[in-house]
Amino acid sequence: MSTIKSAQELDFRLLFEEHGKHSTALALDVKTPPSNQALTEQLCSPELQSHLPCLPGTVDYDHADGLSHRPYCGLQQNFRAFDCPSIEITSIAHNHIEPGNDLEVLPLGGAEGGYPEPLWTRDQLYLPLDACYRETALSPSPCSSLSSRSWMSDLSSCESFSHGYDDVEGELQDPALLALGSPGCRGGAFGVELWQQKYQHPSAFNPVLSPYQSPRQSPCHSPRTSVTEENWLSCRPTSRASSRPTSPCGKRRHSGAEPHTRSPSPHHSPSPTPGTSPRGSVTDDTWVGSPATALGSLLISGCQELDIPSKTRRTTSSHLGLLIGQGEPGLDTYQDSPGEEAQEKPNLAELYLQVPSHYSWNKPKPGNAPLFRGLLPPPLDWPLPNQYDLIELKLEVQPRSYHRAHYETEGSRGSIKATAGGHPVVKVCLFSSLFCSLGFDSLIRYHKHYRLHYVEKGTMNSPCNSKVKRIHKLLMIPLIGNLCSICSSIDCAGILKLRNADIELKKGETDIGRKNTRVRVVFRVAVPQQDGQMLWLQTASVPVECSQRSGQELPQVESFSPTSCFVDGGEELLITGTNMSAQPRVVFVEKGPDGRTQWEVDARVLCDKSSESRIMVEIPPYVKRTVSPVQVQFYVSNGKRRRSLMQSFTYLPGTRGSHRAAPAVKQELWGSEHIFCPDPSLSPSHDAVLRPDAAYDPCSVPLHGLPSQNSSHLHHPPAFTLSLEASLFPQVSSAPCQIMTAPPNLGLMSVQMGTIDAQAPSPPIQTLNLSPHASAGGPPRKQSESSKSSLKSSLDAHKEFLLHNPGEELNVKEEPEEQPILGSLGFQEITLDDVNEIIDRDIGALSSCVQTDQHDQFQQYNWEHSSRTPPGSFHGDPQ
DNA sequence: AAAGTCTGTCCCGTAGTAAGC
DNA sequence: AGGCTTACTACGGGACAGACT
Repeated sequence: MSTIKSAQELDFRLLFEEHGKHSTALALDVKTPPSNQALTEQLCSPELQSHLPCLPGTVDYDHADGLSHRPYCGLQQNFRAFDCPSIEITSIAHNHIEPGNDLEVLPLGGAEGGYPEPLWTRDQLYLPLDACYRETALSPSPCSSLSSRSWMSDLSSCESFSHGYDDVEGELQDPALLALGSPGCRGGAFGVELWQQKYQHPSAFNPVLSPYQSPRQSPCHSPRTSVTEENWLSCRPTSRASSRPTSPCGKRRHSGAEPHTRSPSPHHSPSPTPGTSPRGSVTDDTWVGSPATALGSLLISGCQELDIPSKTRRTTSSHLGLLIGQGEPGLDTYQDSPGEEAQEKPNLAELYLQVPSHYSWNKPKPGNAPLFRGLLPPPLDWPLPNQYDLIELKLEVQPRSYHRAHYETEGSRGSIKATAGGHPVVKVCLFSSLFCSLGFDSLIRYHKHYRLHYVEKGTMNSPCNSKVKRIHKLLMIPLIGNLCSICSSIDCAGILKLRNADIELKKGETDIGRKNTRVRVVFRVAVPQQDGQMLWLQTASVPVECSQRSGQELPQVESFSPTSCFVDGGEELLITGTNMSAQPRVVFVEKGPDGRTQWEVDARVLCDKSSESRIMVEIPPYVKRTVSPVQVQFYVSNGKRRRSLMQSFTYLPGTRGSHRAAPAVKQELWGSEHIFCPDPSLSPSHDAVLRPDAAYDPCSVPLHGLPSQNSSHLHHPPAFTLSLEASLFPQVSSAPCQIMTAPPNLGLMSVQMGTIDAQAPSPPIQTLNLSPHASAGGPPRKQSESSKSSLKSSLDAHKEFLLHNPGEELNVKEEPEEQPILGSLGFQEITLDDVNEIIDRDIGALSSCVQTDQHDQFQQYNWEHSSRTPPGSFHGDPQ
């Protein structure tokens, strides 16, 4: 079992994750960890919370600057690699992140405490701070709106030092870039100063204090006193700003507002750039061609060599950088955003050096525990469980299934909302930093066409999320709270849509943006361990439809009840949601292992009981006789090829009246929400399935894993938990299970029992290495109070069922040997329906994998779906 | 080639905030 | 110091023209 680092160290870890990469050196003594209680008090202290992110008075600017140059020169021996930006920059891009248990640790000096001289490997290129890094990179992309560059607003907080990267490597390298004096950093001390100013006294932060211009001089003339994207950008030296076309200011303007910036044609970019892109945004020939950037000419030449159709010009030179990078995926992802311009140094060679050439999404995935040496975050597409040992990350409140993304040329459309108002809520039992990013539907990898966007708003007054770090596509949200659990309302995350042409232009790019409009929000949490490793947990949200039209027109199933019935059907199924047409169709389907439809039937819609927001149908009888529960799916169609996401429905063996619904263990993973929950006892879907009569509360939320502390089933007998765990994860049954008793102050953790012996080199718990996409799915729901309250009883029923039917839960659905993978599909032919099917199939297959008790298959699935690299290779070099 | 669909962009109203009076 | 006005923004919904299927 991995032990949790002492509270104080956690505290400081938090600080350093948040600040160390900002070249801030915190003179804190963490050698004497206080008690948990003390720490909790500390953390709960408003004073501390208000100062944690910045630690006024603790910053040593000299050292900060030093950090910028010397990645391992932490003042404190306790500073670890994660605190040192440089470490991260070398890590991610080259996939040298290794599971800490059985892989050789790369010479990352700070990983084990102390900061010896870094041993740079070929893949770990330490780039000293150099003024050249701050040249053109500082200038924002002329095509990227302020929205898309909103992360740059955080330059003021120095967190935007990371603006130079957009994709996984970049995100992961953020701290490194910071340390490297990335363009945004502009020399550690200054960046730190700004950052400190803003976060020490956010409300009082006055960018005028900076040596640069006042935000009031921003081209956008923001009235805000706080440093926003606009005013921060305006703070750049004019020399740099002039090197590139002026940003169009991005935001939509009212009529007459700055008419000079309005393009004569509605399709002309509001940007004042001389470009005449038919789509309006600054194009390569207007942007990349800027003589002010040495890289620009390089990019131009590269563009010319590749004979890029002018029609599909990209908005940023970074894309050209991709092309120059021979289309290597790693490079691709690395330079995926305007922000990557920060890394487009005048020296192309340096660009090559900085950007790993072999990074790829298609890399092996680890099958080990989510423990990593050092503090380097694993790649986003690295399969991670949402819980490990006593720690769990869960999305307590799912985002709304529809959030219209904004384009670069638009202003922000706000942050992602929750269905019932508010914002998604992420809960972790231990705190550290929280990464938030976008995934590609059920496949957790960066979405090429969407990007997280930091929404700076005044509503972030939660003590847990009052500080937000945006690292391009990543939002890094410090979590502050007690050790029991931390809820953070994610009200700072918007979604930015990148132009399809920009993405599709990339060499080797296979993802098409057309009709590819769904994303998942992926959350990660890093929990420092006592042994210096970092435990990374990850979970994902339900799919979020980002397109305007689809989001408005697609039927959205918010809830339905019941979630199961007997095979003879006949019961009434109430489906509630939105965009239900007057004459909807509800189609039940059963898909085979190959994803093909094996059974499909229209349910009879009871029109007299249906309305625009609800549909009552008569559940059709299942076509086949079965002795075990059968998982099928249904969707709602309102015609015009508009249909909802697949909803899982379970046919129970038997007929109505013959016997009462028997709980079916295997169905947990087939829950209507497609959510894989490591512990079935903690899954609301489990409850739903076990209780066919349980009405779905539209406000219910699919919990990813553990219920809240308020749940009534927090303390089940360990034996029961073991039983459940064995049923769900028989692959761990071969290893000794250990009942973990959580510390009294870790209420949330106490429900997580049945973990494995941490001494095991390859903890059986690793079988929980759910692909992150397994932990999310289905429509957004909230767990109703009734559901919560009934969960215990249903679990008891489950327990009883297990006791009387020990073999039942092992009766799992046949596992498809090979799941169709998205990458193998013809994207050019993909339709929205296809996407739906893919999603459904993907999730379903995952659940099936888990149920099959065949770890190999599950791993195979993971690899096929995320890396398509043969299993077993994860022990080797992920490259 | 035509029709429908989708994408990217713009328009506009509302609410909120800060500065100025 | 507090209230009012003004100016500006973010946010959100709608719509359009061109591209695409």
